[in-house]
Amino acid sequence: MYIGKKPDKQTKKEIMGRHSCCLKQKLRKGLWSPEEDEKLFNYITRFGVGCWSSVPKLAGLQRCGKSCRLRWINYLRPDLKRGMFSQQEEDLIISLHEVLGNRWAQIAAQLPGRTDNEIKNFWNSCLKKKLMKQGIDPNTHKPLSNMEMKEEKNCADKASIPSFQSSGIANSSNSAEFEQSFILNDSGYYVGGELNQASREHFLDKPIFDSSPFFDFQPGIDPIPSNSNPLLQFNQMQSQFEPNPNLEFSGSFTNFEQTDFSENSVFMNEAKETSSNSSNINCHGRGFHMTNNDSTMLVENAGFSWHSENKFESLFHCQFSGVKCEEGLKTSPWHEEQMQNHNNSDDFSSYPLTSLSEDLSAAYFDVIHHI
DNA sequence: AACGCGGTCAACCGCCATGCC
DNA sequence: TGGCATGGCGGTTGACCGCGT
Repeated sequence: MYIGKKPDKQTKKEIMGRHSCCLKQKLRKGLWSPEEDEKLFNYITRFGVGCWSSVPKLAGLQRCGKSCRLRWINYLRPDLKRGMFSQQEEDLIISLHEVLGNRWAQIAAQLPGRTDNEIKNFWNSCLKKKLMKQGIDPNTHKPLSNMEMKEEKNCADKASIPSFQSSGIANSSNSAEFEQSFILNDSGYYVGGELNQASREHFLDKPIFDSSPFFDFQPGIDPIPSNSNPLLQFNQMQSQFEPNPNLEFSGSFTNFEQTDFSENSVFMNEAKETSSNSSNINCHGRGFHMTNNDSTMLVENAGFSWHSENKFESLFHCQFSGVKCEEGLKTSPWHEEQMQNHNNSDDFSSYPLTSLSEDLSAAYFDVIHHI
């Protein structure tokens, strides 16, 4: 049932806060009637979205353009998904909120068919309480009982955190000072952790990664269109590439620490977690740790970068400073060549970008042979 | 049946960024 | 360069609804 707000409840504040377009004439407020919806829907489907300020007049509505825009985006848009949030969506929202905070529009961009308003409401009315019940602070995503300690620690840490922007890559010697980690569950979603401010800003400024060009050529792969995070996508993609049957890329990254989302790059350093079950990729030391039943190797100082054009293949451009196995450093001919070409092994920027699907996969073969 | 209360969610408010003149 | 119009977004409000008493 559509009932408008009581007109006598308009306050001075309300009138002052209105856009100029709304002050020019007496405009309707409150809930939309089915007739209004029909008018707006017919107009937009016929003429498309253009200048919202002219929509009310052209569509024959006594509403301001803003109101029309909102009604279209939040309710009338044909691609909207209706109904309850799935468990997967719920997990994704929590994970994204952990990274993005209250940036509902950005979160909504990862959930096709969901609006920022819808997600915001869902968060405020449901997820927040759910997390609280689990003893997790919905703002920090950290255990409530440790909050005071964490806050104190954070204050101390802030003073000693170097700038990722200026250094280009995180300084692993300061790893203990960064209270940040990424935890990805088996679905590839973040389930915990926090970025520092510099990384967060870098990450948030990155354009949305469009996975569709890749999936167009990968029949049978679930595109998971909501997942636009490069790290998550790499986590998913690794399972698609199996350059060597002895080393399956089927594990998940876990518990990243000091993960740097610098300019078009993801560097993984100082990861804590190592769980060497069969066929796994984990973070370990400075880089990531790949294991299978027979062998273990550590790719040191691994970094992943992608181009601003958001092309999928560029996601797999990797940088290496060396490859280690449990017995010590072992390098493939390819790596030896790269390391000879680049004397300073700590200088990531000097290492060549290589496509995983081509040269890099060959490098993996070489590494595996050495192990 | 009436009332109170809490949850949900559509819609609005207010601010900011951007583009145009 | 400054002012204005507009779009976009996060925060907030308030109507509605269901449930318990």
